[in-house]
Amino acid sequence: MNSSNRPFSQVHDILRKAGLRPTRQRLGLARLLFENDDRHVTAEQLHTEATGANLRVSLATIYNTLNQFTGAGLMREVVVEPGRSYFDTNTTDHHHFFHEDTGRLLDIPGDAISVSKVPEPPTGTHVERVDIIVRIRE
Amino acid sequence: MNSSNRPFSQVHDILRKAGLRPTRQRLGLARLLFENDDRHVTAEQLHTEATGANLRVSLATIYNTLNQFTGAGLMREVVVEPGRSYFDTNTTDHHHFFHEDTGRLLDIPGDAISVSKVPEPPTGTHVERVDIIVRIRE
DNA sequence: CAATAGATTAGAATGATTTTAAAGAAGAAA
DNA sequence: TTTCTTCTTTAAAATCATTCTAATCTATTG
Repeated sequence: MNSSNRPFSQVHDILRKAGLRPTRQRLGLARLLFENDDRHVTAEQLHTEATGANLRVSLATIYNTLNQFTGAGLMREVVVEPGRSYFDTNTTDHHHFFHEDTGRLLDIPGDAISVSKVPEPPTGTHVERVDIIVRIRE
Repeated sequence: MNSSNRPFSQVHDILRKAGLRPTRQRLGLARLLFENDDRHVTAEQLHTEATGANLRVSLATIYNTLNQFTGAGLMREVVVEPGRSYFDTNTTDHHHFFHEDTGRLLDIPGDAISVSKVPEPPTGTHVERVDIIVRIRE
């Protein structure tokens, strides 16, 4: 039993647990995303990267996959500027630096920043998540 | 000297100070935006509102104007979801509740929430602004 | 292997925003 | 006021990211 019989068993497992069929495209994208830690990508970036890694995937599939991964809790969407979506492989409690000149996103560990006095949400609502973006420039 | 000789002198003043010619469109939009306090609008919403108030303005002008007002520091852009921009007439230090079901934005007074331990930005950069979005649901 | 449910794709469609180029209005000068 | 110049507005086209469509393909199950 050589390695080709258990290809990329870790990401394979991740997909199985998320209830997603381990297709060639999803396996390839999952490897790019989850075999390195803490990545921030746009759909376009991931598409370029996949193409460069000899993985043939359409942009539509990149979008489908990023949305499925996000829906399954494997990634988080970070909204920093209108008209572009970033997806983050770090799903633990943390926040972001956003470099306004370069468009780059950097993690701020959860314990390196925190909110005090989170106000009561309006009646009938509950807090889903608190997002902090620290906008930086040169 | 009746009021028609000094039409809307307050917004007229705001525009003059911002270095923007007080055109009919800009005066009308400024009245809608600044004569009521703390407003959150999208371009489309403002366009509908202007039209309803008998102000003939194209959507392109709404976009131009919102961007000029923001550039002049009269408004702030708040990014809460990819693909839609909100503009906020409150430029003082404060943060937001974002109702994910309705898309509505609510102010959180600056002193009702605050960050502790803002981390050092990467070398060569400085903090431009800290945005906190408290995402709520029903 | 065959059937089927789900996935991928190219290309069209959508929606928000920006650009273009032409016509219109404001400020300055005479 | 008249003219000149500069800035604005506009409709329409263009752009950009993203989603949809409908046809083709593939993973899974029997």
